[in-house]
Amino acid sequence: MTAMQHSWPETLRDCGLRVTRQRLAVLDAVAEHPHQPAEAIHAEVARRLPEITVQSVYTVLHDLTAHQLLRRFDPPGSAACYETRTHDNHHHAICTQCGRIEDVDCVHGEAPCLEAPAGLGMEVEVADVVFRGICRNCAAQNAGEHKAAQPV
Amino acid sequence: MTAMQHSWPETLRDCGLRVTRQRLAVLDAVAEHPHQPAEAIHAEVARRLPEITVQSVYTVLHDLTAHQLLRRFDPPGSAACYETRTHDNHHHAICTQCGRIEDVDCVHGEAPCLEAPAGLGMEVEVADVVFRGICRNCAAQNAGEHKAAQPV
DNA sequence: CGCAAATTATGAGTAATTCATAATTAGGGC
DNA sequence: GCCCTAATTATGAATTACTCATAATTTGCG
Repeated sequence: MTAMQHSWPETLRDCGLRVTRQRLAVLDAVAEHPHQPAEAIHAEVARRLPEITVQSVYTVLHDLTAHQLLRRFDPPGSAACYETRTHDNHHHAICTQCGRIEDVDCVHGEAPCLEAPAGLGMEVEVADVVFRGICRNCAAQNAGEHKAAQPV
Repeated sequence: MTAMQHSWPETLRDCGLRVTRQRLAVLDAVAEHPHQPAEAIHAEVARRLPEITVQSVYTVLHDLTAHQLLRRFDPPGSAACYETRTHDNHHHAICTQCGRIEDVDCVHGEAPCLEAPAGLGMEVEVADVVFRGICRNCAAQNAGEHKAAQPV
């Protein structure tokens, strides 16, 4: 779980990227709290690096995503979020009530994990799956609200 | 192909919605050109209904989507688009180069079409699949550009 | 240590969408 | 067919999530 395949500085240099405090802080923040949008990442990073701007966080996220150090995920209807699991073609489950995102391991492991249907006018490279439903927390809360009555 | 399961006015009324020119025009536009963003739908609708505003198109799209007369699809990285196929749990294929979207029939037909992995802290209701790749057009174009000059 | 290229900060700008409120319209009742 | 009220649409402003241009700073090689 807490395994570190490589140190961030090393990984950055391997991609031909310079090692900066900003990038390290963003990588740490995303690793520790995956599936957070840029604003939240900025808030977290700013606790260590108060001078960092949101725009820089956007730039860093963009660059690191382009170099596959981060993976970007666009939940339908809300801001993009980021994660450090980049090379395992995993999928996502979203709670339609609270928006919480969970990783879902891909059974195949390699992209594309689903066969593209024949006759499609497209050479399929990746298949992304998004599961949607109600998470345990929300389900429990909903059940509880049956007896309690709580106006928002 | 050109089968009309119901007339739009009837379908609207069945949902308890009023029949308005704006709604009919949006439904027709989306039916004829699926996977278009709100701006494009507005442009098309405005040819028949020049006084309609973009904001009204947004409102109409929102209401019709809420009542399942339309389905909204969020392509990662670009504007939401809409379609009239709402109850068949079909999926989508996106060309990563030109952005063109194609429908992909679901083999199962019913949601969820994929089994949720055991141990997931979520009651899965739907599984949406997005295939990404290069469409025939773009592939052909790319092949042609090999002989022509192509500096990045 | 110093320089050039890469990176970050600053500030403005944009696209897609939402919100509040006023004007209009659809459709049931008379 | 006409009225009335609730539903819908128009108008205009505001917001969110970014992107872009440019100036200041910093990294890492020599």
